[in-house]
Amino acid sequence: MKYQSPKGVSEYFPPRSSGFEFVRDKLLAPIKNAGYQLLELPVFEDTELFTRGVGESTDVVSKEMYTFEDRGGRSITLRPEGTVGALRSIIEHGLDRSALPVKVFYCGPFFRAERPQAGRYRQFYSLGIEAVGSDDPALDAEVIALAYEGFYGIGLRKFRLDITSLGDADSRKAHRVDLLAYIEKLNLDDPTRARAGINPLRLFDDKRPEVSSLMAKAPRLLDYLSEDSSEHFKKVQGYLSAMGIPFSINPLMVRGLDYYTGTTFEFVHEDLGAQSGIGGGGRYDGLMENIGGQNISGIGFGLGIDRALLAAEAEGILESHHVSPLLYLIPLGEKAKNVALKLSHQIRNAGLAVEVSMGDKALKNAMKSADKSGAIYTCVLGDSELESGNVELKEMISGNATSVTLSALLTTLQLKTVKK
RNA sequence: GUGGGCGUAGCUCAGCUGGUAGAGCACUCGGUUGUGGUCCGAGAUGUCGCGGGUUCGAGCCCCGUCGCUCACCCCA
Repeated sequence: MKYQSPKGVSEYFPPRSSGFEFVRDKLLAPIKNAGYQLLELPVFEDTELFTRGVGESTDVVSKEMYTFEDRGGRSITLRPEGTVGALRSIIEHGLDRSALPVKVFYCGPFFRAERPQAGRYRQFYSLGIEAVGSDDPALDAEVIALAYEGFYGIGLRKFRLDITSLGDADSRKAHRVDLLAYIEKLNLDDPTRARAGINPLRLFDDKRPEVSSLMAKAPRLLDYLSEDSSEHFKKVQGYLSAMGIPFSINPLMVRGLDYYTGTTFEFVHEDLGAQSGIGGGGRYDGLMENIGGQNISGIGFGLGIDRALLAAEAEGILESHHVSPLLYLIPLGEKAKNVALKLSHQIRNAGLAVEVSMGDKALKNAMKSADKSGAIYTCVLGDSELESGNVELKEMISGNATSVTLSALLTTLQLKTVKK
């Protein structure tokens, strides 16, 4: 094989691509129903936007970005995440100058130069929302609910929701001092110590039992929340409970992006491998201002479409979502082909799905293709039909055929679809 | 970046202690005139990942290389 896809990219081809569409559309549905509007964004931005917005100290920025120089000598980076690009667009086009909160969603490919793994790709697909300009805890709860509704709408059941609060700047400052003092006394290897130096919270996320047991008694950020932060977090929990959304508070949860403050959350699926997070997000108090906007808070999430698809497959809830044609037309001969094409054109214009047999197959083989297409009805068009003006409309499941005049075919099909 | 596993037909894989390639599924066509799903038959498809070595002979052994994959790390 001469060419193959670049290492670690996810690509979707039939028949699985229909599952991808299904998952994406299901995730999107509640978001649209909640008044979020599309933000169609570039997949690359000035590198500085990410280094500044996401944070130099994060793994994402320090070693996972696809960065290159364009022909004008500008440093460009393929977006590793969606929030800062979305906020840049909101600021640049003044969307935050009208009624707040601004509520937008976006969807598409993201890029991280990581070692690929099950559920982790160098090009992956995410769907995100951002709600900017309100610090109402009800908004936190609504945003979380939208993700939950999306996953639930796909049919996923074996997932859980973890939430925590990172508090405000003062909360984190006080905690950091105590946490560093605690870590100082631990017997850790050098790389781990180095990670602690970059962000001590990371150690809470270490999967090695020897580390996690040491961290079990470490001071927890949740215990350091200011009164405001604590109050806010309690309200979020109350709203979630009111909606009947199950969640657990996970004080050990850590997110890899620097901009998160206050409420953060993560959806974890139990049937996936090491990469089990199917979505996550949180509030960001200083991010808008940090990248040149107003000093207003926002909250958002990113949902992994690739992973949601894997999860749906793992739960066995994904039937084929290929759109089968209503009618499969089989022309026999050149004259019939003209008529079939014309008919199919009219039928599609009427908004119905129709396929035409191609390649002058023997009728038997054309019927096999019709069967494979999953068509509900099949119709053979040969010389005798053209002459008489009558066709047999064959219902594939029962095998029964009814005679219809050629001119009434479209209206007959329309009637049949209305009945269902 | 660090480890483990694996590379044989489109897919899933078999291939005995080395004797120069197979199955199932899928696909195309056919089983007498223009009707699918079952059945039967026929056909096409591989530089056995690539390069080197050992050997009379390598899919099988050795070395290298590339790729895929899983995990660490990190996250969607």
